[in-house]
Amino acid sequence: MTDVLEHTAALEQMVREMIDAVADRWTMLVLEALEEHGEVRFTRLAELVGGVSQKMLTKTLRQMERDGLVVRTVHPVIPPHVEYRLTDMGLSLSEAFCGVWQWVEAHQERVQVAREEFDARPKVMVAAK
Amino acid sequence: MTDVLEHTAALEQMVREMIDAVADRWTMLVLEALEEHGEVRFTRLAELVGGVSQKMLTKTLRQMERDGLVVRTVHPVIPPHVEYRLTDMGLSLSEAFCGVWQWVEAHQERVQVAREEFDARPKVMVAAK
DNA sequence: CCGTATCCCTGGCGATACTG
DNA sequence: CAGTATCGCCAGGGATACGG
Repeated sequence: MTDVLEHTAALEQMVREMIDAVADRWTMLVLEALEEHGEVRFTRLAELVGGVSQKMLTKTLRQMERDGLVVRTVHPVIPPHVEYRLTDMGLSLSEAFCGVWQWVEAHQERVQVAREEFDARPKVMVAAK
Repeated sequence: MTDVLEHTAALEQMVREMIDAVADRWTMLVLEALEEHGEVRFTRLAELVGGVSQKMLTKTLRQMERDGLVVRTVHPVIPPHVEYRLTDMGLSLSEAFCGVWQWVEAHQERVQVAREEFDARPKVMVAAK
């Protein structure tokens, strides 16, 4: 019973970690780019993602590699040639995110409307009457 | 044609915004908590989410309200009584995230293994013969 | 109880320069 | 080309105190 509690606590902990790792902005975009383009080189990936600094792209890719989401293949030539691709696990995560991407596409207009309505709302001003 | 290009650019822009808003750590956890518990008061929500500061919870809820994901109901009594619940749109987003949650649960162990293997990997040390 | 306002500080991130 | 290393900023977010 304590085991069960500890297990769920550990799971909860792990879930938090995974959320932080995986719901990261750059991670999602890299996942998307790699799913769409297959095996891609570093610089090309930076173009595909767009607006990412070298530093953040490197950091993101290292983390994803560590988590088993991408494989990094180094061809020891000059100039260096490094390719990234999704693992099966990375691919499955990208598919899991598919629903979120679809949601965003399907609802972006409604969200925009909701924002405008919210911003146009009177600032409470309860004093009335 | 220019229209199409501009539209996709605007969409791309919106998608980035939505990703930033929606893939946020606290947003995901609030979404989860509200889906599971229905209509919930502020303090109770803080407990359910766990580890969130008042400031961040307020900020997250305001953003979600602005985006049309939650409705905020104020009962003007003393002491104040404020309840939050998902809108239909919020509920549909939470369902879209369902796949991600399932992925995390299903793969957390494999990720942990991947991390251990990665961390145990020799730090290149290419010099070896 | 449910916030808003203020202080404060860490660390995320970009920019730049350098290496294999 | 694909990184690592270093510097420096400033915004995110915690802690605290106060208000309706």
